[in-house]
Amino acid sequence: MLCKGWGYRFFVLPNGRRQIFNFLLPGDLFPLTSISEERFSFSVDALTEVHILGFRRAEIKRRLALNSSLRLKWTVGVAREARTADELLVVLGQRTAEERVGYLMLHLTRRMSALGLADKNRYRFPVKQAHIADMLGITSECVCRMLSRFRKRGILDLSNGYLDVLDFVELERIGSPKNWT
Amino acid sequence: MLCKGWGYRFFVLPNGRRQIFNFLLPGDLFPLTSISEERFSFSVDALTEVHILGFRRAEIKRRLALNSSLRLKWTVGVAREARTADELLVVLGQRTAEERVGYLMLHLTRRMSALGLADKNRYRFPVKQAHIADMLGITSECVCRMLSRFRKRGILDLSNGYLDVLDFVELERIGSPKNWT
DNA sequence: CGATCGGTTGATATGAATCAACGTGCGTGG
DNA sequence: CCACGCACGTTGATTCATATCAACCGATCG
Repeated sequence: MLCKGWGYRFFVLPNGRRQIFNFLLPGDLFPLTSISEERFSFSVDALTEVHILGFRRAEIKRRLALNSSLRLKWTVGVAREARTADELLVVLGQRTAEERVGYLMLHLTRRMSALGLADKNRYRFPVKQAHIADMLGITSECVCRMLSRFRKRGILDLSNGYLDVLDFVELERIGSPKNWT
Repeated sequence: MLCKGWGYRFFVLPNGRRQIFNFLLPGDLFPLTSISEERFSFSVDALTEVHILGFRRAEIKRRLALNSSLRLKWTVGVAREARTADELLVVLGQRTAEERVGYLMLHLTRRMSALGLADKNRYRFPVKQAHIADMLGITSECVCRMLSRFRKRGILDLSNGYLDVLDFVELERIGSPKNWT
């Protein structure tokens, strides 16, 4: 479990390309679903200094077996994770570069706000353009162009390791197809 | 639970575009993860005549709480589903149209074989090119071109509602980046 | 002080989308 | 029983979004 800092979960293809599945924020138990697997089929890396808490698979399983309210939480978490994955699939399958970047920024901003880690929609943003690109299936140059487009339009500003969302409503318009989920 | 026939799980965006998340084959309990949700965030449709078995959420939950071996099966299923979703994310994020189509054909062929529903890599294939396109994030015209490319190369033949994999090894080369999973 | 990393920008290339037309089989209604 | 419409697949021409390639900048660091 990630207690402090940022991380990401990803997979590297033999050809060197990398797909990032999600970013890990404080409180994330990385892949909830993997407690039943001996070996992970993905890698995890840190973007900042992190604090983590390790649990033994057996221990988690034991507690889940005994504690039904914990089990409920776990189930809910698994469902949320599945929904997020579906959302990313929609983004990768159906949306343009601009919308992809908008989606990710919106998604992260919402999560950070929910965690109380954002100060008026401004927060520490240790993610590099290359990471954004590798999550969204576009190149880092393209990410750069989209970000400067957003900056020019006064929607958000990403610089010096901080993201500042200036026009949240507009970001929602771009990044969250009205009737999702 | 789908007992007989083919189905698919998908989401339709406000603009009419559709993202298909996966195809449902006999034995599939559609989204395992959704037992904890009141409302589904996706739709399901049939591709053929189907037989389905309905379960009440409460009933499933009750059984899962009591029966630990059932719970194990469920957990394993959830993990498998998550891995499949990750795989599709990699495909959508990092691969070309040809590889996408190759991946899907390979994936379905493996599943059908495992279910004993394929006869020497030939099986009923009720999926239209439009469905393939909507799952892989490409257009149906593009799917058509890729399929005829495969046909010309003697890798597979999809016609009259049947898929015939003629060169499984080559299909694996195209559709399964050597060191996945 | 040079090297490296991340970001930026411009020119060009390209894979896939789009648009358009046509074919074929099939079901349905006249 | 034929004719029409419709769903699906196919193919070609053109366009367009994004990749690729290349150069450069500023900050940081050893």
